[in-house]
Amino acid sequence: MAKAKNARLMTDEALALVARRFAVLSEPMRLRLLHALFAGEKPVNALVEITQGTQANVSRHLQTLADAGLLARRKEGLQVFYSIADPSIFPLCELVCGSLEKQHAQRADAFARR
Amino acid sequence: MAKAKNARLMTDEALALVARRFAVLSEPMRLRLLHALFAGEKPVNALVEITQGTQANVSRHLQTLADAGLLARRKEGLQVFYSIADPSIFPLCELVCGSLEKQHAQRADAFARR
DNA sequence: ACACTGTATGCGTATATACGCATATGCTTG
DNA sequence: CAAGCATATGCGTATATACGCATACAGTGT
Repeated sequence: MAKAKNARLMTDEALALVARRFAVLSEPMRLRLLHALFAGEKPVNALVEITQGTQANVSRHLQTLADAGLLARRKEGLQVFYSIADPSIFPLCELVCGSLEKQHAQRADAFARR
Repeated sequence: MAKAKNARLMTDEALALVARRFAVLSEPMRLRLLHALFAGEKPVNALVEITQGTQANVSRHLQTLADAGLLARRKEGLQVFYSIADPSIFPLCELVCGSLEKQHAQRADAFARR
């Protein structure tokens, strides 16, 4: 474990990597793809159907996700199967969803003030 | 707890909100600001100094973070103090950093193959 | 009221990137 | 090797947004 524990100084490079990871997750279409893959490995054509996107666009987003190390690629004949490669995605999404739900609840309360 | 547990169908609106949350975290300067605030509440001028950014730019990024509900604002005389308002940021960053470290380690291994 | 300090904002520019369209590449089968 | 299907890529355009500069706004002290 190199310099892991020490979260003190964040180098510009490390900061850029973290920012990049978040940027990859900042597109609805890519979130849709990840969500579809939560259920398990799927070929591109299935993802195109599920997400209702164009084949070209889906392919590009899948590349982006794979480049980021979030997805794994497996070729089988004509098809290419993608699957979640980075399990940290699950708790990550749960955290964000939970935070947003709480935010929403608080806003609702602010109006419901009796 | 409303419809929390059921992560099944993600509406376009929910997806957009999650994407937005990630987008807010996808700028190095904003991550720098969050990181600086991990130690506790700070006024804008302190953050300008720490991050070495221009006052205008820092102010704008702080607004973005506050708008997203991640930061809280507190005015005291001339100064405005910002602080972390959403504690989910901490585990979120830890998750991403941990994932990236693991990725880095794996890449290193791929080369060090004996 | 004036000057001064800390913070926010309007505007222009540069850069990134999502998407659509057409086309290329790769693999399989006749 | 020709045809056909699944996937990837080149290119142009539209949109978003980060940044710098100047300036506005707000609160404090003289």
